[in-house]
Amino acid sequence: MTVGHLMNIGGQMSQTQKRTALRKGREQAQRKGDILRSAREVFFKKGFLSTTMDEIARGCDLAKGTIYLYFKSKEELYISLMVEGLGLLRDDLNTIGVLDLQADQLLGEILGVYFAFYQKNPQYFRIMFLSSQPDVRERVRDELMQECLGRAVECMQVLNEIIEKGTRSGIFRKVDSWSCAIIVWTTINGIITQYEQDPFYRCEILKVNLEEMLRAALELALGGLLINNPSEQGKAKSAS
Amino acid sequence: MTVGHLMNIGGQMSQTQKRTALRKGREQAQRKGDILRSAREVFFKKGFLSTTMDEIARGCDLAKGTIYLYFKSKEELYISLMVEGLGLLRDDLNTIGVLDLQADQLLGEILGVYFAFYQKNPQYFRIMFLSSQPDVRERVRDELMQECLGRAVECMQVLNEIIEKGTRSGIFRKVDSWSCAIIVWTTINGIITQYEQDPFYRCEILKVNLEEMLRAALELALGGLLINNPSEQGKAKSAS
Amino acid sequence: MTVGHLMNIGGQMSQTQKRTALRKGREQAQRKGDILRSAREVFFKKGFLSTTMDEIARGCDLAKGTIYLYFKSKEELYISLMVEGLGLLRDDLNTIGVLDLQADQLLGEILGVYFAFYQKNPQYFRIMFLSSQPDVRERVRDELMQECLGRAVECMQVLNEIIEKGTRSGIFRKVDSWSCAIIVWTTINGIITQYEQDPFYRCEILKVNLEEMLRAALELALGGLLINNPSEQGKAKSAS
Amino acid sequence: MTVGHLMNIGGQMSQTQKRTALRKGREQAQRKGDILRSAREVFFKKGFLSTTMDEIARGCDLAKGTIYLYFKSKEELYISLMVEGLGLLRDDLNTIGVLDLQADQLLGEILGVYFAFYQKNPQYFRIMFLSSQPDVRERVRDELMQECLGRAVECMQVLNEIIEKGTRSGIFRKVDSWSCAIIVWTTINGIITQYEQDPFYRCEILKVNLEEMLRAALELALGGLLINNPSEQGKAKSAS
DNA sequence: TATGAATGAGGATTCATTCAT
DNA sequence: TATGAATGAATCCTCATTCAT
Repeated sequence: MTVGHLMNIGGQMSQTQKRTALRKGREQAQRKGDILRSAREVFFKKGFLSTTMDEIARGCDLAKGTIYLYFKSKEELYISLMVEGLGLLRDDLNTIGVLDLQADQLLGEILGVYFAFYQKNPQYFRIMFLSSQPDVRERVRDELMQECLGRAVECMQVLNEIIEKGTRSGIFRKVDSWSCAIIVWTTINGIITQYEQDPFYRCEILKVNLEEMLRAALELALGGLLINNPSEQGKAKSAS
Repeated sequence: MTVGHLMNIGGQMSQTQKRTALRKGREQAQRKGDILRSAREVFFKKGFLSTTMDEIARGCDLAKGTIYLYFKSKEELYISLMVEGLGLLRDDLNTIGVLDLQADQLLGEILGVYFAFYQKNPQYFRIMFLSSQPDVRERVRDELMQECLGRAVECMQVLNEIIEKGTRSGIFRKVDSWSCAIIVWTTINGIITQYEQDPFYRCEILKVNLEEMLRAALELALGGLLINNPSEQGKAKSAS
Repeated sequence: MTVGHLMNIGGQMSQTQKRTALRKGREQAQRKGDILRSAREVFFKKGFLSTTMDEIARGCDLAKGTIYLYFKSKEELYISLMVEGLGLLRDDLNTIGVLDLQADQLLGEILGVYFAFYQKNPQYFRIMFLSSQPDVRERVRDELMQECLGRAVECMQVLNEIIEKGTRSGIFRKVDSWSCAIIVWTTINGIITQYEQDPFYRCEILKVNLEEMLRAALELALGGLLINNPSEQGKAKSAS
Repeated sequence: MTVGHLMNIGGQMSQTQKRTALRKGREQAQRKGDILRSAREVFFKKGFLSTTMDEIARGCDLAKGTIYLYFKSKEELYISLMVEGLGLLRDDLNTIGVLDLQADQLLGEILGVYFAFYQKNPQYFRIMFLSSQPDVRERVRDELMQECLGRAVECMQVLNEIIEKGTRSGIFRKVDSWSCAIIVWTTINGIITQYEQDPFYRCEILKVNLEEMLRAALELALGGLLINNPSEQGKAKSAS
């Protein structure tokens, strides 16, 4: 053993420590991801009530107790999935902002992205219902609920910017863009939620399909937003 | 024993039976009503998960077992409240049909009724979320789910008729009235649902209030439905 | 590498080792003390069942695993507090032995010390209850239980010496001093234990206060021990 | 079928109902007794911590849930055993009151009964330790703790009456009988508790046996209570 | 029909202890 | 030696549902 060797060791240690710390961080994150994935699978399949922590634990090859190191309760795990879903949606919506299109076309694109997201992840919408149950609410820290809200706001922000853009460019009437964004967001969400709610609605009676319904809602909204002009008749036709 | 004896008995019984049957029917209905009332109180206050059959039983002074004579499961009891709510809403909506107004004004009235109903019974909207949970679904007979759907259809029927009337009277464009009714129903419902969902949404960020939001959505919808005419500009102003 | 090198190293190490060993010893003792202090705080506040190793670890800024390097189990940690308490009591009692007083006065002093100790550390008495639970006992090494007993014996030894002194000096009757010490010890201990046991006893019903009760018990005991008057013969008979 | 028959039936029903009610009462009581018996067996053998509700349930051939119909928690079940023990002791003590003996002799008898009780049921004394743990306390209704206290007071009442009798008959000095009863009760209890506490104490070091110890304590107490000779004045001064 | 005692599977959560680093 | 993440058995308790009366 030489001093150099020792120093090397010292050097290596520092490197090792750094690596260790990094790995720990990565492992933590991955562990959390593993749990979320497993939770997603089970909650999506079984719903909240019938899902057991045992099953989630089995699904990610961890001990049940380990889950509680990462999530305070079954409810928090559930709400975390909601946060996850809103994050994914936000990311998808953000891909629109950069496109070089007119505001009204951007809204159309938004709808496309939204609808595509729904088709990829219909279950995320089902998840959102439970958060309003008072008994669930009680068992989730405010902090987490706030995060949830923050994600939703980020989504609405995308809409907000498009409406502002339309207003600036003169194709939208001067409206309170933020109120308008909320209305659009709520409406889209509400329609999907309602639609998703019930297979009966969806399959047997409501022969209108979801995409059409959303498009129609958008047309109506655009009808309200757009500054009417000679092209009005053309639009009217497509809005049937 | 003779046939006459039997018939005599039969005759006597028939009166008694009739009375008994009537009383039974009345008692049954009332019993069922008592249970529903108690369930309503508890479910509204505690949510689905935290409500216990014991508490419901206590609330209607019946034995727990008795409830199961009238409702197959906790879930059926819960969904029955949804049926109840839709029935009440339908009744309220039906008070509109008879008014002698233009179709567009009728839609405005509908919204008023709807909103008033929501304000009286906000909890009914919260109830509806859970029905989409697969584990709840599994424990409710199709028959009951159908009843639920039927009530919703009856509500939409009111909208349908108004739209048809508007189309007939020439103030609405020729649209598929049924599709349109569904869109309006879904949108209104969706918005309220979404709004009701979350105190956060309601109180802190979404400074738009619900009634405004619904009115705006209706304006947009009317914008799409109404046959444009010189009065368009006037309408545009009010739709801001 | 040469032997000299090794020896050199050995020599250097020996100094270092000595220092290290000393420091280690000191650190070890302090570590153990830290843990005990934290355990004391938590156990005293929460009781045995509700105390968690996590909380103790947090209280002494050590990792949970580290505690297990110093104490084999939660139970040993608990019993160690009992040992600690008996050690403190023994030390207090030992301050009496040196006083130049009559045996009967010494016993009075003992009582004062004892009572003062109880008032300073009432919680130590509460701790002692659990040691009799078979499930606790099973999880503590005999060695530690013996240490516990040893401390108690040291306490009784103080009593024993006083009684022997009294016998030698002729003011106490000739009794088996050791038996007598045990009786006194057990009685005092028992009374305090019983008193400490239950807030109900203490506050509402038993209006006799503890010190009075102990004094009375001592008077009784002294009545039995003292040779004080002509009536001695009569009493001696009955006091077997 | 005759009217008489029907009336008979009516009569029988009332009888049946009476019988049913009685049987229900008896069954309830027995059920509760069954549970207590099983709990006694398990708690006595294993201690509080290692006892599981499952094991208790198995021991009385009832479902776990059933136990909770009769006892609110594991802790209440445990404390109920304490109540039971005090009740048994009280009953034993009450057999003394009727004897036609002098007060001092009665106290001797009391001790005999007490000691016999301890020998029959040493485990009841071990049970009493846990009640002072704050975490146990928290989980027991005040009502039950009061019942516990009430039983203890009933026991002390026996002592109280004996002392009063002794005072009345002139063989005891005029003391506050209730205070005195409490001291005697606490002392006896304390000694046994202390003795029972620890097999080590009992077996290896403390060669004094329990009965001797109790007798000695009683002698001392009697020494303090009895007015027995001319030297009384002298003693009275020191025993104040 | 009404009861409500009994059920017992099932659940979430805890926490003393271990062990790889 | 110190760590603290992971463990997973163990625990108490709940509560929808049943069924004998």
